[in-house]
Amino acid sequence: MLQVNVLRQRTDWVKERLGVKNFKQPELVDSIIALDDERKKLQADYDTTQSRINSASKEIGKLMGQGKKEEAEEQKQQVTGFKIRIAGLSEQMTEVEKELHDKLVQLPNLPAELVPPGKTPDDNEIVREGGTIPQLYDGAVPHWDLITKYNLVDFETGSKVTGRGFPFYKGKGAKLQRAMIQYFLDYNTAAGYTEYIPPFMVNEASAYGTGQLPDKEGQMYHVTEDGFYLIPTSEVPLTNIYREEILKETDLPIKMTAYSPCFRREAGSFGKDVRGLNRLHQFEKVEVLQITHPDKSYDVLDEMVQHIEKLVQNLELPYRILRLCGGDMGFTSALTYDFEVYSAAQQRWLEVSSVSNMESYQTNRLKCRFKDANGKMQLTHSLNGSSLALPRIFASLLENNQTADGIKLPQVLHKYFGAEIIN
RNA sequence: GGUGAGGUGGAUGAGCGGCUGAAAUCAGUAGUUUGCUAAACUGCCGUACGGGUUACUCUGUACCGCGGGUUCGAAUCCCGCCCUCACCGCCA
Repeated sequence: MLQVNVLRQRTDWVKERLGVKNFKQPELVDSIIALDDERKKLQADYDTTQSRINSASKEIGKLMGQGKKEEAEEQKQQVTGFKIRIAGLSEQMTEVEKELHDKLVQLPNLPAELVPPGKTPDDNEIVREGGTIPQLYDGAVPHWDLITKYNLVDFETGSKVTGRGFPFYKGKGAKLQRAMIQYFLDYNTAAGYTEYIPPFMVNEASAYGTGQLPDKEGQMYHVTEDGFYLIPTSEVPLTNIYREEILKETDLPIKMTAYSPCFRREAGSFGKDVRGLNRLHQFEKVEVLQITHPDKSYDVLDEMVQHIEKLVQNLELPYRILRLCGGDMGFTSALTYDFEVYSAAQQRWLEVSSVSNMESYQTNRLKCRFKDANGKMQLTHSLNGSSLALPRIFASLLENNQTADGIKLPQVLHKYFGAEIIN
């Protein structure tokens, strides 16, 4: 959620930035400011009226003490009048505040200066590429065939037991998942991230705090009986740890990592290119997340990108890093880098990580602040990234490393998997 | 799920329906002093939204788990909900 003060102070700039994100209703900014003006007026009126009630009430107390009943009664009459007024103002304020708020949450985060303009994934900028695209042997096949060949994942039974997009991993497939989770977490904690196992469901306030609500209501599984949401990413429970917290400047940066399954309804996004592990309703992911001083967040973003890049390099996968254009970025992000690995048998790039600086967009809604050296309250910045999402890493490991003898795993996974090859 | 106790500022913990935004202690912080692995003393030490100044300061309102109600007036009384703890029940 953007801060109204920023809209007021830099109105034209805000509209220009919203344009980069292809936001279609710049007039919303003006109507928000107008509503805020109204809110202020009502607030002033409410406060002075309430003030009169308060002083009159004190007066009544005194008069009663002195036994001046008649005068007290007179005052009471006055207060009754004020109270009618207050009730009306209060109602109006609630209404205006709600409308203001409803409009404010419709504004996406403002893209950073670095964000390239553009509307589609074709407009993303390739920042770096690395690794080498392997030359596959003649019998090479896509991962969904390899999965069957080595009996690693069972989609049919998953469909039977739950539904489409909920596969069973089994045997060496399950073990490879576990090995990767373990390795990723070890890699992250070695870099100073504190490991968490979060709740896999959150309440409404938390879903709202990180911006899943109201924007992505339909994307989450909702446990209606208890009002919980299945987490679409561990970012939601982790970031909400610091909801409504006032931190010390010395607490920053806060670095967290967690493994969790991620549940996504992916309503409407199933079409082509979703075969095999490319898109699922439940998938495994290890996440890294930081809460930082606002002056440091872009340095931290670079640091996180390098951290994840090294991880992808350790997995010996061909990859590229994209700087997302305004039209392809997430709603809450100010700057996002996507990591894609090349899936040699499918001959396409698969997104395996998304690293973003949210600046204060999340923390404003979460009210996660700190007191600076001057004692002033400031919003922290929040950043997060996948390190990494497993299914597509799994798919590309299979595809890129397949040989006539089996699938050769990268060296870093040997000790976790307990073998060098799947055959 | 049942019964009981309880939820007050960073922490502990007082708070007769008006003098309580809230005692006290600790922690924190600024300073004084004595000097020495620190002690004593003094000041400051919640957040949000307004108004006025924009440098600090000043001022109004709201907030004592959350939401309602009673009242001229509620941290204090009433109702609902949430949470914590204890015991019971159930159970990996």
